[in-house]
Amino acid sequence: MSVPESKVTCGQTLAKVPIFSGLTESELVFLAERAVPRRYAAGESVFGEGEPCSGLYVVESGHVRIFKSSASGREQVLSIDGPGSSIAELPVFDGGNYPASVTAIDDATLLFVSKQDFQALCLAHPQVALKVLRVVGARLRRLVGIIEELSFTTVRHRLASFLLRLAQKEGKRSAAGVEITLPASNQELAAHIGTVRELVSRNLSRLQAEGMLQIDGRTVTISNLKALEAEIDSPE
Amino acid sequence: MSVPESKVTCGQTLAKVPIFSGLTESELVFLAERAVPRRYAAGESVFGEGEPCSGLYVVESGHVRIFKSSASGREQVLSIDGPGSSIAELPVFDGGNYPASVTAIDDATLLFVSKQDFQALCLAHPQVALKVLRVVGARLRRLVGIIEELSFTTVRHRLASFLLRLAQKEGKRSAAGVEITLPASNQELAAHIGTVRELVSRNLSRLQAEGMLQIDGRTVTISNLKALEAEIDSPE
DNA sequence: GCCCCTTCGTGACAAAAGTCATCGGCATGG
DNA sequence: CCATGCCGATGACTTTTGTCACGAAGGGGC
Repeated sequence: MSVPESKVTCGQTLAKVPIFSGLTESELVFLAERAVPRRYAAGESVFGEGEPCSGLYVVESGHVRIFKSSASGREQVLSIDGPGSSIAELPVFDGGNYPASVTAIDDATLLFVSKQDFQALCLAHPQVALKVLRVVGARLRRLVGIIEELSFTTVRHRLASFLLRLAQKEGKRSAAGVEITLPASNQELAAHIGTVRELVSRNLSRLQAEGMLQIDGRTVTISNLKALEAEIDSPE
Repeated sequence: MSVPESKVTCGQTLAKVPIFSGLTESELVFLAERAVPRRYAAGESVFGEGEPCSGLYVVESGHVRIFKSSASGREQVLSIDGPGSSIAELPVFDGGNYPASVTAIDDATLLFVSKQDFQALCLAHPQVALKVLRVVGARLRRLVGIIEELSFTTVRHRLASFLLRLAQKEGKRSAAGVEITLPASNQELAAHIGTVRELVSRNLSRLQAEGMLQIDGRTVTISNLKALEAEIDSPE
């Protein structure tokens, strides 16, 4: 009996997912046989906030955006996740609905694992449950961080720290400073730091006027890193 | 060999903790022998944000307050937990430091379980890990709820929804409406809804002026429940 | 090239949030 | 009984945030 090719691909992907690392070959196959690959076009919804939770997803390729949206149309991004990340690990266990919405940012392939299969796996392999707890821990820290920023800081602060996080992660050193690429639109950036398009635009301009940045389309060069850093840890 | 009395008490407490429900008698004893009771006076710190995490706590009696504090002295309460709640379940697994601070609100007794003991327990009893995931799920939902409120709503909204939550939980019907008791001080209330003392005071007065409430010291009677409810789900 | 659509930047406002200072009540403790 | 200190209320003011409206820039698609 031969294993379909798509299942083999699943297996290879699964082995790279943090929460499944440590499983044996045969266990991965077991899981791969039960994981359903689903393809999403850029912008397509994976699930919406409030829908009943049927299982968890693992990102195989592409990126997803986890966010809340308000009645008035504003959005707050909670997390962006790429290959290897699992999403909705938690609602699987507490039986509630999905607490936030998820869409694909670019074309993406996700593996779907049903609640039942996953719970069975956790019971059979306690290490998996511990791994899940670990990634959930990271998620919780991020959420607490967002709360902290929203509760204590201004849009200006949040923008500065967003830029610095970007610089940390994917910044390239150039002659004039550290070069980073902004999210697709200011609207999107606003959803990350919990505000609206206009304030992002204004605050970016202001930081540039103050000589910390140099903006060129979606590319920003941080020319005065020190000043920008001073911005985030000084209350004034 | 006799079991010390304090250990027996621990065992009785532990049986009532959600994450430990389902353990057998002997397993509870095993855990009780390793749990260390610690007493805290009202206001005393249990641990501070950023401290390395050595284990988790279970609330035996009293209440604790989980919160973040800012450089400028403001605080944001993340959760209030009472008997039966476990706290800091998560940092135990991801190896990081405590993400927030915890103090006792009133005189309290907590049971401390070391990281090692707890991890061993989870490995030996996968159901425990699943239970942990469940309570953590609830915690995550609460955090996402806080983010949603901070990001999308005004102080007025947050105050209204705080009052309604209080009414839901501990409200007593009286002639004039639903009667609730506010937190000890406006400062404390402010920390719950992410603002400052003055705004709480002003907004409470305003709600009273508009006829929704009747304030008498720390007691509030919600005289127009409908209106207050309308406040929270209308964007205006 | 030309239209259509989106996004950006901005000015002008309006509303909300936060700061500062003051006053008055109330409890505590000498 | 008075002094002291904490807390609540409130007025005056500043800063921040958010809204609305508009014009300019750019990128497809036809």
